[in-house]
Amino acid sequence: MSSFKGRYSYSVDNKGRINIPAKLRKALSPESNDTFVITRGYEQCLFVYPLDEWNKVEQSIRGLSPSNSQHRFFVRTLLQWATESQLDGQARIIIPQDLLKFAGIENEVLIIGVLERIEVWNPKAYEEYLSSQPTSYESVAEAVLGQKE
Amino acid sequence: MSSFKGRYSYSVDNKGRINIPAKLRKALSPESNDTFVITRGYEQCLFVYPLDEWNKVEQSIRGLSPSNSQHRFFVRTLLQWATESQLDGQARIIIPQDLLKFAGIENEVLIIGVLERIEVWNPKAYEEYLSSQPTSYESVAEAVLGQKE
DNA sequence: TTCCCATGGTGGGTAAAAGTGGGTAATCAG
DNA sequence: CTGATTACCCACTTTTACCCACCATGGGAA
Repeated sequence: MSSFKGRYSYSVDNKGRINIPAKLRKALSPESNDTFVITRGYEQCLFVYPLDEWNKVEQSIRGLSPSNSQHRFFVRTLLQWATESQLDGQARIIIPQDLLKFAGIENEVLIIGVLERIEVWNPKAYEEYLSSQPTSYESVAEAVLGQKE
Repeated sequence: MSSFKGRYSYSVDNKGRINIPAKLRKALSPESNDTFVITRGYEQCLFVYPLDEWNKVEQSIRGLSPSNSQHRFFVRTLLQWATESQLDGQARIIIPQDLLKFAGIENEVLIIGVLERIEVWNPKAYEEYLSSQPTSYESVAEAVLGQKE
């Protein structure tokens, strides 16, 4: 089970390549074979799953009903964006242009480890996302780390 | 279960390294393998969890639903600050620059053992925190531990 | 008491790893 | 066949991890 964590600021070169931070690479299962599935995430970000975690996602999609129109819509949206990509010799993956465009990414990205997946954001969009949230860090932490006095 | 205690005054070198006090190291479980997870704490301090204690925190995060937007915010907020760090040969951990900046730490730190976690403070910020508390130690103790006779 | 040694804390140098950019040869489509 | 795209490789710079050396302190033995 993956356990990505941390926040990293990286650059995107003009070929659409981004580096996967070394600390996140260390959290990869060997069975993923340096392969990732990149797709559209929630909010304005991209989800990057190592192959083994993607397989779990696929598994849960298979459980959805093809006769339910909402389910069909969800599955189509998720899958039409999904791309496989393997690390190159310098530990980078290539993000297709249309996904970069979707996330509004240009030269700089924010990479966030979120347990089973990696998220890729336009740094500015992420700041806006954070500041648009009504709850504070402290109240979030209380719920998970335990009550504060 | 860890049981850190005590208050220690240590220095931070210009590489962002701080020593973990020997007395606290003796309270570590061997399964943590000298590895810690450092993250943002309450007030203006940092939390340092040994790996086994962090895993308990992570467990409660995994229970949250990824399709709930509030939960997604929780998980991102908590994990973006989290960094893993292992003791070097001199029993120090490295604190990333952005966490040092968050806690306002420069050359000196106050390290406090708080049972399952270790807290790292700017000494001045800690003094201010103490003096900003409106109630006295005794009256808090009454409320927390029960009435004095 | 005094010396010595073990342990703990601090600082810094260096080799290796990580991050970044670009070139070129293979591949594919028109 | 030709031009564009992709994949792979190479080179440079920066950062990190690891190692070594030194100083302070405290406890024990002579």
